[in-house]
Amino acid sequence: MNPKAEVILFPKHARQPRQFRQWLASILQTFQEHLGRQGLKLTRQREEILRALMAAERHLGIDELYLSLKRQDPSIGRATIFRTIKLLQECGLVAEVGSSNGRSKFELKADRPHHDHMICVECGRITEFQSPMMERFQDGAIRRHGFVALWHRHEIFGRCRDCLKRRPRG
Amino acid sequence: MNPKAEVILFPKHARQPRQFRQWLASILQTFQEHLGRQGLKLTRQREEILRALMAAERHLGIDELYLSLKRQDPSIGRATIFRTIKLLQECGLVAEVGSSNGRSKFELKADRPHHDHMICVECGRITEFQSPMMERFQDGAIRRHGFVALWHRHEIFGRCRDCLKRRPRG
DNA sequence: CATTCTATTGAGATCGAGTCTCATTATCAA
DNA sequence: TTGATAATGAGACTCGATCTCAATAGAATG
Ligand SMILES: [Mn+2]
Ligand SMILES: [Mn+2]
Ligand SMILES: [Zn+2]
Ligand SMILES: [Zn+2]
Repeated sequence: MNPKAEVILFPKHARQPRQFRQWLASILQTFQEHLGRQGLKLTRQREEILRALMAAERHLGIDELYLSLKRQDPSIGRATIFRTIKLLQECGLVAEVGSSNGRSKFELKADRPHHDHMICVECGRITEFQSPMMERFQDGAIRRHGFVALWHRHEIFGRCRDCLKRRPRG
Repeated sequence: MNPKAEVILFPKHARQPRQFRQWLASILQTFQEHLGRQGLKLTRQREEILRALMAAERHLGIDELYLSLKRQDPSIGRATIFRTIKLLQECGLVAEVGSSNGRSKFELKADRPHHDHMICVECGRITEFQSPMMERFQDGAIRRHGFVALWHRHEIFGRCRDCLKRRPRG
């Protein structure tokens, strides 16, 4: 089970330092506004975690984030990662992507189009996809039931193209 | 947070003893075939758990199932519930419905049409819905990506009609 | 800049759903 | 009935996630 993830929608411009700094500033401001609204503070650790998520080009698990951040800040604690991820989810800046095993992964949601995920149960690859028509009919169902949606989770589990090519029958 | 669940698709005929016995026999046969195929055995406990799921008119958590079964069989163990639920999922007879907190619920899938779920984050109510068009576009996306789907999880979290009526703004 | 009031942090304890171990018991085919 | 093998239940265990708490850091104020 190779934890590599295919990503088709992560912003390419984030690789260029100048644009990245600009992007970071704008996202940080959004975060800080949400924090301020609740009397919370922007700390070095919270900024580091947000920056790591923005620089990532794939979906990250808590432990990947922790180990990666620990290299440049050996004192950082796992509890802070959990706490900050939860804050970022409440802000709408980050979303959770469940995997078939119990370990969730996370992705930056800000400035990225809405999409859902196909998760390969064999190699763990996460394929992002968009289907505007699907979303439209989903919205119709929600309206028919008098429901007000806050978020949704639409994950398809199966075998990816490459795993099928490698071993046509599972 | 009231754990009551609105159910719109659970089979009504299951309430009539004669039809229920007939239905049980057919489902038990399916289960036994799957067990036999893997050299496993049909036990009293496995039958009790299956019967409880068939008689249920809502989505059940492990603990609800455990406490309910314990009344007529005080010796039954939690581990057996977990093991049997997993077997029934492998057989395709039972499906998991995730909730917003960490406790999954389960439902019988056999002889019921495919549907997805809206989950109220305020009262916990689970509303079942169907959208054939949504499924059709989902299948299109799956095919476009050369993926082979084994199962999917499509859950919409938000506020239900009744909670909205009670307190229009969250 | 120093002060002061809070919020935040990291280490480690704790929680809890789910899994595993193992001695005992049940299933089922012969 | 017997025997090979699978299943069970109690409780230990796993491990991701949360909580506790004493020490620290943010930021508002003057
Ligand atoms: Mn994604
Ligand atoms: Mn259902
Ligand atoms: Zn794969
Ligand atoms: Zn509700």
